Amino acid sequence: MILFKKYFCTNISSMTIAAQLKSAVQSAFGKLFPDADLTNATITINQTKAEFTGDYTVVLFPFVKALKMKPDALGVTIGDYLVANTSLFQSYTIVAGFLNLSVKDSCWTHFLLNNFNNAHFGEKNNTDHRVMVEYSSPNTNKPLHFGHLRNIFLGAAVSEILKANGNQVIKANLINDRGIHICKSMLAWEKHANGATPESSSMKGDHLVGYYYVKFNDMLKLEVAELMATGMEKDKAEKEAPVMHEAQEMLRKWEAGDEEVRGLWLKMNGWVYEGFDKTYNKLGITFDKVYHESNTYLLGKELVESGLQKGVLFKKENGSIWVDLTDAGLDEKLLLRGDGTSVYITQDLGTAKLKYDDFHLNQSIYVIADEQNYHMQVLKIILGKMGEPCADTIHHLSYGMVELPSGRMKSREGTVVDADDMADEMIALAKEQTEQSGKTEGFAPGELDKLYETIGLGALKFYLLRVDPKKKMIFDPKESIDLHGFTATFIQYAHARICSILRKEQIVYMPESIHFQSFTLNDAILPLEKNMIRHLEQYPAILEAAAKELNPSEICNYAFQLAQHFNSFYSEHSIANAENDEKKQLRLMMVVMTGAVLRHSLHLLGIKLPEKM
RNA sequence: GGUCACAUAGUUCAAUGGAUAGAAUAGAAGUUUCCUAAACUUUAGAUCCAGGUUCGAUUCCUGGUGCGACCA
Repeated sequence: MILFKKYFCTNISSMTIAAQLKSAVQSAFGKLFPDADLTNATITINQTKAEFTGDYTVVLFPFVKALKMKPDALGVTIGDYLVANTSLFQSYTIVAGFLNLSVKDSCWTHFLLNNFNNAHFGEKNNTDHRVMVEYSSPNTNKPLHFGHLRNIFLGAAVSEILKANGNQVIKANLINDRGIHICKSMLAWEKHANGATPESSSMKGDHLVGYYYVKFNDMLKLEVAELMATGMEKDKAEKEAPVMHEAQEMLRKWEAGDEEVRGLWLKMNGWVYEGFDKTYNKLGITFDKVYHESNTYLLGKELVESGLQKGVLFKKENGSIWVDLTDAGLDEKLLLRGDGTSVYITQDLGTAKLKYDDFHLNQSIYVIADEQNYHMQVLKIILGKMGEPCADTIHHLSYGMVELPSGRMKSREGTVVDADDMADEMIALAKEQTEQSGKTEGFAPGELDKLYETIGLGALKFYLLRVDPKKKMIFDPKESIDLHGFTATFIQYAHARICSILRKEQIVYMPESIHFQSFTLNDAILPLEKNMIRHLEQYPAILEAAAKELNPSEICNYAFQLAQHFNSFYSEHSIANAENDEKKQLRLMMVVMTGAVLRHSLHLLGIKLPEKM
């Protein structure tokens, strides 16, 4: 068994090499050209393209004009300075205005020795910055669908990414448990279910309630057709249909606290929550705080009243209350109807204030689809007008909707992809592929089921997180989700190989006992080794960028590329039978750290990594 | 009608204003006496159109086309 030693090196800072390079270039300019005005020139550091020699590249063009030097001459000046005045670089080349710097091998080995067994590599120290991330936010009239999954995985991943960057994160769910749509499923259940329960029908509670929501729409469709046959316009028929009146009556009773309606509401919502909990559990999703709109929907009214007092809002002749947003380039927006009933945004005003007061938030992130961009913009502006401090904390994490090749998912057309079905299908696919490739040896039956879940749900989460949240994405159910290529499976497989190597070398992850010993490598670091180490070195920067942009897809890209580098390296070089002991130790460190970073990054995405697959 | 997004290989996605626009998948051709071939290697294939700013534009600006969302 090989003992890893930790090298203690005081003159290598904890900054990444790219960051050290940047500040070194900055001071180089200061020393070499003290009189030049470089305020308009920014220093750009890139990883050197594979076809050129070097590790990191300084772009010289931005300084050429201000310094009145040719790019090549400037490159020599800066390059010489950096080699002479830092301990980072062994050489440089200049190609067409780009200064390509080669980092010393000793820097890479120092980096590995200092970090390879750090399970928290890339994380930042905790601060008291308090961030709430609201996600999922379902209605209790139907089960979760594929679109919700993007929302849920995004919210959970963003929460973890923010935590890793030192934020205090409160994961929140706001359940829309009241309103006319909830009454619709209640009404249909009352009329057609004959008292059916999840137990009696063997249906998951949310699915049962969702079934009656669809049923309501069927009833409505029939009645509308009848009314239209008498010559009524479609729009009017939809308002005048008897079931619609009944649903509205039910809502009035609910608001009046009618015992019977409230009882049915409690019963059916209870079924839905049981169903949601099963789904959340399976997906590994948790919340620190759950808000219910039935508790918060009245809060907004008080805010609106006080806004009226302050003169921020105005009342129309029919008694309705509005806000004038024309100065913000928008129009007037209704906040309270003439009959005193609230609209969507009224409750959101109240909830925003409640969240802020509950947790003294520095930031309040809403994970909501981009169809609500306008709504969220308005919400923030109104709170600002009212002088509510929570206004400044609100940030809408707007994501594109998941569409089918045929367009939007529509419940009326039955094209909605159900979340539970999707998860089950992915797990079944994982099972099928595992069995097909004959990789079921050496597992207990229970272990195999866990493995299928890890692979299937991992694939699902990765698939939804790998795209930039801002962009809408297209999902083709017919093609289903692949387990090859840019997938969680690819990364899981690389990790399983790493575990296998370490098992054979009898190495336990993350030994607690740390010794100090210098490490010298006589052989040069090979290109495929370099690719891995350099990529590992960039993890902290990626983690920071993902938090700044609230963009988990950056983590997906990073982890996939790391696994790619590992696989290429693995097929070309042996770890167990390395050329000599030093190489073996170097490669084991690389492999241990790669495993750790893969686990860390996929943990942020809520994806598990099997040790065998 | 108004506002806002988006448009990149056959397909799904990348690319703080920087080098010959990267991956994956589908296509073509290879790799297993050796740490897991769910892998690796090679190959072919794309910036919606027209202007502008810039040493340099997929990226920024203007106009157009297309698709979508929201608002009335």
